[in-house]
Amino acid sequence: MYKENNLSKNQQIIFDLINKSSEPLKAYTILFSVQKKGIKAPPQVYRALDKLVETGKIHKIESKNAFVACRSSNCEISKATAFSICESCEMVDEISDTKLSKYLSGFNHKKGMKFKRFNLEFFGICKKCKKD
Amino acid sequence: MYKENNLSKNQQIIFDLINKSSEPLKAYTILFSVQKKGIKAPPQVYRALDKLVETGKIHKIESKNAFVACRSSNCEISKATAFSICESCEMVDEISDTKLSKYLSGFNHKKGMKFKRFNLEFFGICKKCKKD
DNA sequence: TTACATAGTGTTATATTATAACAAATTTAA
DNA sequence: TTAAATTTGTTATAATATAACACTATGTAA
Repeated sequence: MYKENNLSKNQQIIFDLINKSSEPLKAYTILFSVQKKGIKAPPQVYRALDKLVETGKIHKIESKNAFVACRSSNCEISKATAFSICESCEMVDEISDTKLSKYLSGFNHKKGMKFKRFNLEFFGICKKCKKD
Repeated sequence: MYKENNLSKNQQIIFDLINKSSEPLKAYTILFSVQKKGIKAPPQVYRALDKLVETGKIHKIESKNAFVACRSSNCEISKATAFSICESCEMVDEISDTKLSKYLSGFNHKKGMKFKRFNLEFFGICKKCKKD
């Protein structure tokens, strides 16, 4: 059963929910939504979320404690993530910009630390909200 | 009393603690540390933290829910922050790199959103930990 | 095929992080 | 000097996340 698409039952249920969503979902919102499917307790949700993050299927928006599906096809493992976040409507968009990604992946710390991962969150007001 | 340095009593106590610390401090660690100084409840800590973040005296490390003092002299308001984080020893260093800062401040989203703030967190193993 | 390791599930309880709401005191500015 | 804004103190509770344990399903290799 697992092999078909390499997600387990709970992982698939939770991934589908996040993937369909147009906005970041919080763990307890997810929990509430999947209770009819038999997922009843926080650890079941958090374990699935951890695995999905680990495999790059979803990303955590740290400033919001919420999760979005990965929209960047070449992002099997989340080692270079960037998002734009609207402070008015809360919309979150994954940024797939090769130049930005290359620039940051190649960034060298003055103190000699070698980075293997980064997460970048931009904040502003989105086009839609600006009109209103 | 407030005017001298524009921090209130609680804000000053909590800023001093964070400023002296060599590592990021969590809200409840702070609460425990300042109880002898009469700060007894979470809201007192969180209110001071909020204000200190707002004025750029400290920064929140989102991936750790912890706070560090601002080390970047020209950073009155935290609108462009970058940190390097060691995944082994948990050390956090603020990155003050003019080029990086300019590059990101000038970054334009394809979808036309104008950014007024960003936060970047790099992860890796620091020099010290690599030796061990 | 058995048996062993690895990954996933279900469950209860609890730890950790953060805010709501209200009354009182202090500071600032008109 | 009085009114507005900010800060404080306090109790209670909301929201986010993990520990620990018993059990089941799956993949692997003898």
